[in-house]
Amino acid sequence: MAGKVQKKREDLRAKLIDLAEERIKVGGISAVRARDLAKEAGCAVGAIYNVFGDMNDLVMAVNARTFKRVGAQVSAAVAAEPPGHPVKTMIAMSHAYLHFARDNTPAWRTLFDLEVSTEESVPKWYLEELQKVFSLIADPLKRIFPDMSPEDVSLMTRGLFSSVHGIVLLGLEKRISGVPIDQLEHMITLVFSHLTSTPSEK
Amino acid sequence: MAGKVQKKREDLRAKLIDLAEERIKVGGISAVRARDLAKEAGCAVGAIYNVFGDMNDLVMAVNARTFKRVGAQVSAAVAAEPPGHPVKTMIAMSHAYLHFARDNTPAWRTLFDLEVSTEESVPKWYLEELQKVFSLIADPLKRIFPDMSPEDVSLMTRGLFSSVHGIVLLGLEKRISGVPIDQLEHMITLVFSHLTSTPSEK
DNA sequence: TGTACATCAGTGAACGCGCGTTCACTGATGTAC
DNA sequence: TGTACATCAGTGAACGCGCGTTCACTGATGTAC
Repeated sequence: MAGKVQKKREDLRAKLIDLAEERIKVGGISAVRARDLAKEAGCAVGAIYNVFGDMNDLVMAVNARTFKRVGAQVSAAVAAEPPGHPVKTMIAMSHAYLHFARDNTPAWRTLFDLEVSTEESVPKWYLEELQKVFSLIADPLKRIFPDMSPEDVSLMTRGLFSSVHGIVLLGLEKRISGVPIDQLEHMITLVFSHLTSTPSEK
Repeated sequence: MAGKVQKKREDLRAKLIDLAEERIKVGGISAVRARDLAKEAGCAVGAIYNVFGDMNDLVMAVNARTFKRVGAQVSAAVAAEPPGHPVKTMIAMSHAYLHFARDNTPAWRTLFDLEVSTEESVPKWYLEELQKVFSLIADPLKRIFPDMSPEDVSLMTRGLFSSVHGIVLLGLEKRISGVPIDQLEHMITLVFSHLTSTPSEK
């Protein structure tokens, strides 16, 4: 039947990802420990290595989920926004990102805790998901700056994403920004609302 | 004389900071190891704990230096810019920050690798130095937006700092931004020249 | 200047902790006939 | 259906590594008289 073994294998895999996700949601990457996970999953430590090459692979699997959740939340924000106000749309997206990060801080941080070491091996799903987010940004951007060259749109897309990321990142660490979290929304709005206006416009 | 002991103590302290700085410049925080450092300084591991409470204190001492270096480089960029073009000044500052991060990546990263755990105990020098950077930004900002309320200037100052930080941070990780480092300058220029233009200006 | 004593920096082996990963072994599942 | 054998998931004690921190001890420096 070639099924029972494979089934169990897949079950274990799914269970491990679930448990790891739960742990990451609460305590971030450092809360994922082979021994604890095995105990919780009711298997031996070694079994993990039958299903994942590496603890890192497991974390990556959770990150894939987290990444999709961010994307979904930001997409939803875009969908909820009436079209025709691209600046408002971008602000709404940024707020959605902020809210996700605020509500899922450890999981969100884990997204960026990955091995930077291995220069290669950026997984396919990662690039795809990132591309989705980028096109979500590029879309309203093109409407705001219809005459901008595609190269500049691409650069600015990434630049704006990074900007929002930076605001959220430092904003969530009191140590640095010193800004109460409820003012971060306003901060983003403030920074972005000046985007509307280009010297050539109006 | 009360001097020989104290002198040695200060010498050791200075030597340890120098050595740790050298290591951090090359390999970041993980390159600072008590044993290695002691060996290099020609003292015992325990001696480090006579001078610093903690390895963390030592890293903080290095960070104080790094922080001052960033501040100096950004200040220099401001000084080199002719007055009267506040947007250009801000772009120049951002570029200076980018260059510092690019040329001092491990040391710059270490600045943000600190214990976030201890909610308190943000050292005085840290806040002071950060304040300097902020006022460096707020200054041209006020000239661009003369009618902005002080609260909003303060928020936007921090927001813009965070934005630049985000662009630099993600920009230096190929994995995420996918932007060649030589285009980062242009990216910053692009983002800033639009973020800071207002309808009232020309 | 000299002697006795006190202090405290300096020493480094040892402690303690946390953890990922391996590997020789076992036992359940699948396959061949 | 039954038996013999093969495969490979599952096991978990043990390995290995890295490291910060401690602590009983020593010896140089400082102080008191």
